[in-house]
Amino acid sequence: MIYNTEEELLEKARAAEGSTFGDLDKKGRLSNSRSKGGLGQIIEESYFGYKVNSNAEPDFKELGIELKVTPFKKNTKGKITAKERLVLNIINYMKEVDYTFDTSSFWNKNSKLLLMFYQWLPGVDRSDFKVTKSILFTFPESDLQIIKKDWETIVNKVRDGKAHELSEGDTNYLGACTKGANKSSLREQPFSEELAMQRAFSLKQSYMTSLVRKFIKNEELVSIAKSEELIKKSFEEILYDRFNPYIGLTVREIAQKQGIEYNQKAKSFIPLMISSLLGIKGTKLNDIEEFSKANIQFKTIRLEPNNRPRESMSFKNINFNQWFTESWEESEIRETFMSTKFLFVIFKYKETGKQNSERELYFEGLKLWNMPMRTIDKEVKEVWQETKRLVGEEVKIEYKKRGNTLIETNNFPKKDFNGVAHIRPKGRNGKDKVNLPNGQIVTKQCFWLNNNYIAEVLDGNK
DNA sequence: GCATGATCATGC
DNA sequence: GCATGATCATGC
Repeated sequence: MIYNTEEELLEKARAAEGSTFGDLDKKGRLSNSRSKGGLGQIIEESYFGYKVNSNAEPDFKELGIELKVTPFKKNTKGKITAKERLVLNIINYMKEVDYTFDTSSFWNKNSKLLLMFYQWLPGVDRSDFKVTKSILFTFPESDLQIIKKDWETIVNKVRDGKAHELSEGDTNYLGACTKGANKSSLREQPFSEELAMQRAFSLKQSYMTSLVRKFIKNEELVSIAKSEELIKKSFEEILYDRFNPYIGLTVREIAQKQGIEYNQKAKSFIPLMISSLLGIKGTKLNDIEEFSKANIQFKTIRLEPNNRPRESMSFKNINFNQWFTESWEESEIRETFMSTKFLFVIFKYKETGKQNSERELYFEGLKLWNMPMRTIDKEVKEVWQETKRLVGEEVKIEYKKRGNTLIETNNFPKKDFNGVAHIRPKGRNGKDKVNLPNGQIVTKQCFWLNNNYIAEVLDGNK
């Protein structure tokens, strides 16, 4: 079947809305458990009737349209999110470096996408998943500007002979995700002897989430940069430009200039300050288009006069059962550091020896950062691995007197373990306990990035 | 001075 | 009620 116009193709795709994959699978691929193929292949072969291929051209090449079948799900709060990143074409490191964005393999194949969204449900047989929505998607101009920069970031890294150091967190919307069963999926690269993991261009999960929310729930985000501005500057430059005039001021002064109430204890102050300086006062940071699509999470850093944070940086509490059952490759912590870009909002105290509440806090600037792949797969993995080992075997828990209270000590990785991260308690009171896979009970624990490591990151060394 | 453990306060 | 960000307190 040849589709002569976009309308014809879209009509066919829309006719699938409401159908289950079982309904659409006329060749019985789903019922044959040995036939692996994804749901996308069933749609390609059985519904649109063309042979599955791995050509460089789009699936419907006369129309320049690439077909993608992609899942969404509901998160624990009941909101819909993309279930995964959208994996596009594999990057041929040897060839891609000779292209410009306009001649790139990414743009050649994926400039127009026919997206068919289906809802993934836990525990439900995949033949019962339903196609919810089919749309013809072209990139909005402002997204395209960011994606162009992303493509250049990826390709420049290959040009620098660093294909083996690529990481999804390097970029904003368009990522280079690993594609291949395991570490044996290695490929050659043009400017280094080192073999690199096979990777594919992909639209990040956070970007896909914005699409499902927009097209299925009609939810819109608030953007901070217009496409005309993005043609001249990168998103990062725009961000720094917005904040630079305030560097060196105290938070009190910034609050006054922006007409917002300064309350040291309010957890909402920093997000309010950020949205205010971005010109969209009061917008939740998760509703800022560029932050949400690129999965940018902010973290506050308070430096001491010696330019080192006194405190390490905490993340969410550890789910030990999850750590114990997951493999490293699929672990949540690895995924988090690979896919999250951090926006460090940096402040500094200029006095020492006083309580924080009595010290003036100065705005020092911003830093966008994502953890390098080598650190994720070495130091973070080491901490994860050692912790996993201990909670499976035995944690050495001791109770000691400190003043009048009994404190609980453990032998989880400490700050001197490898210089990057450590495990440390974080509870609300002495009763905040958690069960370990081995049956022991300990105070709730959290993953921390060492304050010294953060200081090195800020110095640009990591 | 710093590492480590404890716990407060806010906000959902 | 709980998770999280933030900060405090002790003792080596």
